[in-house]
Amino acid sequence: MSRRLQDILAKLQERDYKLTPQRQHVVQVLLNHTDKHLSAEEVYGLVKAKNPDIGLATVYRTLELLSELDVLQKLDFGDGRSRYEFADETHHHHHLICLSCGIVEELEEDLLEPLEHRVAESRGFLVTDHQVKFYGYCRACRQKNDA
Amino acid sequence: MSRRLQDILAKLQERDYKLTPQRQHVVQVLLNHTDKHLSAEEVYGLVKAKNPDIGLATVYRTLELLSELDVLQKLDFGDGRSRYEFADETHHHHHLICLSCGIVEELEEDLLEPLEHRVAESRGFLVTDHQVKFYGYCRACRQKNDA
DNA sequence: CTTCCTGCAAAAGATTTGCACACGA
DNA sequence: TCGTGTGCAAATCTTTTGCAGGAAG
Repeated sequence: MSRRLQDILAKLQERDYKLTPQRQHVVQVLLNHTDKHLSAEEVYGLVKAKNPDIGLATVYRTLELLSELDVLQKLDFGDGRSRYEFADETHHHHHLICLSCGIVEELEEDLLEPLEHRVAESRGFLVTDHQVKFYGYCRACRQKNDA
Repeated sequence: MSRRLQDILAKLQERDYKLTPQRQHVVQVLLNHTDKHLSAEEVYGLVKAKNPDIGLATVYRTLELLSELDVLQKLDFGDGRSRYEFADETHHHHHLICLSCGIVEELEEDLLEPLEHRVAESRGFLVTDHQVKFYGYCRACRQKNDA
């Protein structure tokens, strides 16, 4: 069992949630696809491939639980379903969403901190998190159309 | 009929869309609530109060059409339904979403341009739009809890 | 007239919930 | 054991769609 998986399961135990096989399978699938932004249905399909007895509702309940525990972050890319990625409290990243092919790239940047402080001062609004999405056209689509 | 309404209806005509009363009523309701971020259901309720014969599907179709024409921008605040505001090509603003009471405040800022250029250069990704959401706690909620 | 629009009702798709049973701690 | 967790199916909620009738240009 991987280090990361153990960490997450420990986080569940801390709060008196049980370490059921279903929860482990969901986490494992997410760990195997950290490069993607899986939807509930996709997680369900991947878990089911190896463990056919899991129910879709359980997947939803697990993803919801992990989001509440800040293990996952629930994302919305405007395609009508929620997607999930591991939350990383120390390092925010943002998303580049291609309007042509729909691919979602990640962008490592964190220059919003000064802005967050300014917002706190001028508005009294305490920022605890932010989400940034850039829409546009990815390199591949641009080359295809320029050609 | 207000200037703004005329402009929008003209934009429809330009592209050979008909100026039906239903479309006018939807736009009028949005103009009367520029301070809010109305959902389709809310627009429907407001239009129906004065013009009971409109259908919900028509409201959805009109909001969709206006979004395609860049008259409106479709927003997602994570509450499970889409919300709409007038699009302003020249001046982006972002949203402060309170995790406690759910209120959405607006923030006038546009310091993402330099970042957009950097993304274009380093990734070949042409940014045409962006959306920024800050999550946290608004002044009112903070005072309520500090007290 | 003729094509675009509309209202209604049904369909579709994602997520949630009720409930009886199963199983971790 | 015993309360939490699960699977299944039904319910819910938002949004979309098919279709027959209606109206704008």
